[in-house]
Amino acid sequence: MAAMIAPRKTPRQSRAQVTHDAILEAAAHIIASGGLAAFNTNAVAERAGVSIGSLYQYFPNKDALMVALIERTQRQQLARVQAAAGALQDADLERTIRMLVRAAQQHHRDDSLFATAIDHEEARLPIADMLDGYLAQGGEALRTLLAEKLGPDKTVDIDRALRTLPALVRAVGDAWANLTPPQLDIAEEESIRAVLGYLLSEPNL
Amino acid sequence: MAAMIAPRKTPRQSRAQVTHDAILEAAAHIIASGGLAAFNTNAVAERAGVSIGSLYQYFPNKDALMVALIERTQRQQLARVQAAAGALQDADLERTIRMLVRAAQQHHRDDSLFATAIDHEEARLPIADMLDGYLAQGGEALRTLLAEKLGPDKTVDIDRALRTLPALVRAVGDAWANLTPPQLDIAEEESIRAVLGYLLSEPNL
DNA sequence: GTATGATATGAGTAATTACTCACATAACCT
DNA sequence: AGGTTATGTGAGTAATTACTCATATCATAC
Repeated sequence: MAAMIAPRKTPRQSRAQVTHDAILEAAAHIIASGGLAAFNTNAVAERAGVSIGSLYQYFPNKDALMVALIERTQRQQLARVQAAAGALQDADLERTIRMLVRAAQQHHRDDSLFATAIDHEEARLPIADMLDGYLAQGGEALRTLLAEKLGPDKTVDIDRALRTLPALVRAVGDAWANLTPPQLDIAEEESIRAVLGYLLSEPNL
Repeated sequence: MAAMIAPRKTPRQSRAQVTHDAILEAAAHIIASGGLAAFNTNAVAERAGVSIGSLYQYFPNKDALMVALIERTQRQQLARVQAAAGALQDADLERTIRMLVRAAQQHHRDDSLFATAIDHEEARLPIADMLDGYLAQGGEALRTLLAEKLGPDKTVDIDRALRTLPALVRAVGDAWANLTPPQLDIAEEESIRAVLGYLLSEPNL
């Protein structure tokens, strides 16, 4: 079933790096324009301008290519959130949440079809450890920030929030971005409302 | 691409109805146990105990079968929601939300693979109108309920809530239930906190 | 310069699978 | 009963596609 997923080899020469990058770029473009249905290895190789054999030099199978693409996307997402967090030292809670939600949903604005496809593949593939690693790194950037903005009389458990809220933001983003036409502004508003409501709710349960 | 999706013919004799139902039942079972990867028309026909030709008597192609399955699932879910709503006339808001959250997460846990697969296919197929129809019917069952529980000074747009909250509950439930070991109690608590926080949040944005 | 490993090629293979069609049987009519 | 329609059959076809491998070219170390 889920065969090997690790990369087959790492590029050592610069031309190999070019090939490797071109394959990932082609895969991203194909998924962005045609969805998962259009994503097959022959098409990726052709679009990348390399032979199918070259693709299999670097990725032992199709899922491994998908995993590499997911990892690249996670790195970009982490960088966006970290950058947003770094620029929010002096913002109030509302503005903080707004900026973070916007950063988190930026990939939907960039390309909704691609973002949704990646989300589904993340759920399908056995990569929970990798995803938890990126979640933890993102959490480190947010923990101090949230603790400061919420103050000492907070009612929320921040460790819980750091698992609940990313899932929440992603799902609400998906739900509104997958409409025709996509309602990205509503996605943002609804996410913000849900996050703030969650963070500030009274302990009445 | 997306060819015809309407049913090919409707069963007129009772034995035809039996065949028709057996095909849908087999498709559901195969997806529930093996996911979308195991879902192919030959396997469905074999499991249903009918010939592949019979399958294509009633469904012009694989997507049409998927659409019929989605519609059946939507009907079941709608009935469930309407029943739950009917039993909550005298409950307060917190209990109402708790019961609905519990029901939603229970259903998803009964058949996690199946629910995930159906979600994925709902997004892929051109059936937004059908889905909006069921969403609207389910919304009717909840709109009055929520309006009563929330009272006249509510700040939430119920139409938005009826799209945001199901996605939210499903995602938060998944995030905590898919850990090892699953944190089912936390999944429910966090979902309730998010929903109540969303519904009761001040209009401070 | 030449030996050695790294990189690239792409026709070909094997497996899967959606779907057809010529034919068979069962049910329904009058 | 005889005729007509509805239902059922399943071997076969055609298309797709993940992946291999024998071979060739390039880069680099010595």
